[in-house]
Amino acid sequence: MTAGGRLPGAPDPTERIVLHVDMDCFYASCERRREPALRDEPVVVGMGYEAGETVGAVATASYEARAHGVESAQAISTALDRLPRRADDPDGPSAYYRPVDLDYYEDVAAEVKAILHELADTVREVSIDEAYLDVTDRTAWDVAEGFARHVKQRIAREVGVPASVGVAPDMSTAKIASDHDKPDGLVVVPPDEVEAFLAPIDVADVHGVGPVRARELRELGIETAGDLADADPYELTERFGERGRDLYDRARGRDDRPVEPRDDPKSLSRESAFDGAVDDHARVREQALTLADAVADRARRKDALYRTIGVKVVTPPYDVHTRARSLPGPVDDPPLVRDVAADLLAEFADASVRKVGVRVSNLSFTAGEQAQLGGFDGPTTEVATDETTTDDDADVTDATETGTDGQASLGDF
DNA sequence: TCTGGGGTCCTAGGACCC
DNA sequence: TCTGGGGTCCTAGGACCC
Repeated sequence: MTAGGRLPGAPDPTERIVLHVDMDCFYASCERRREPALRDEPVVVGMGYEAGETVGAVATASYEARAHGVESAQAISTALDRLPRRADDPDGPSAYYRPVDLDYYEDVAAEVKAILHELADTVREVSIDEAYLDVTDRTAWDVAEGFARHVKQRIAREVGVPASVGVAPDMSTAKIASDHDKPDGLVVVPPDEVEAFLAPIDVADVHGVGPVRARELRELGIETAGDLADADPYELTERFGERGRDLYDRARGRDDRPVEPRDDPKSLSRESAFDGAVDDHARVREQALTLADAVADRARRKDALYRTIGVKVVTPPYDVHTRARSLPGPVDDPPLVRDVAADLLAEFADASVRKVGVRVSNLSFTAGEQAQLGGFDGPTTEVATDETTTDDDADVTDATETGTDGQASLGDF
């Protein structure tokens, strides 16, 4: 890792060229792709929203809609107050409302990702609409802007959706760069400009700084990434733990995380909110069982075994409670997910519940013996797992006593 | 913001082991 | 029979991200 033998002026061999690609208001762009009449019009995509209704929340708003105060996570009813449906108010400012169609967006995203994988050896897909590319071997700093423009143009031409791109020597700075000139942005920050680029950035825009840390940092008089870079790293570590050190490093453009493909998921979950708080435990339980089935089904489709089953309960005003139970070994056992979820939920029988969730974690993807136990034949497995589930209730309680080697013997189940 | 859904990582305390 | 240090696993909560 030493740069000792390097000639003056020669590029640092450890200096990477990292590109961050961030699709602009992706869901709305997808809707425009298949419905070109929406181009240049305010578009609001709502989740939990059905055409003509007022329930649900804003998943994505186009920039035209944002200009009227419509924001992500906003209630649809609030969005409608600020920007009525086009059909309801053809004269004043108005927007087109569409329900989320994730299957379609995933198809579009796959087209984008295919291009990215052509353009880089290493791609980290962060989410449906965002990815990091390590393009050190594909370009050079003096032509990086042209390379980034090429990425944008290929996506626009071949897929028909806009993207913002940031280029920098590290992931954190690349991310801030892609955000810096949205939408349709292109910002290149070469190594010798990182410090000057980051200095005026609002501290809240540093990756890893949310509302809580932003407030705490401001209390310390740290308003910008530059302030953060000038702060005492030991004080930051004391105050924020290991994350404090990370933030300090990122503010200085010293983010050494390599661009790597993502690992297998660590957990799978489903949750849903009630329309208001619910006191009827039977109803909460029913909802949890539905979610348990959905989670178990998802795990099976992904060939994932789980060793921990948990629930999440949100009570007013917004208190989040989680309970989890680990099993002696990894399983694929939908009825067990139901049983454990219901059991863990019993503790909240008297609670008022706004939201309930079910989660499986401690996943393994070995595609091994256990998967086949439950993966083959619907009816057969139902019977097989059902009968084991009954005496599992006892087993599960002393689960922690028995298995530590992780190899669940089939006999245990 | 009276808060949607699906994730990740870190921390802290307790149980347990040697 | 009150007393050390090191390590792992588990659970619960919190902050954050998209």
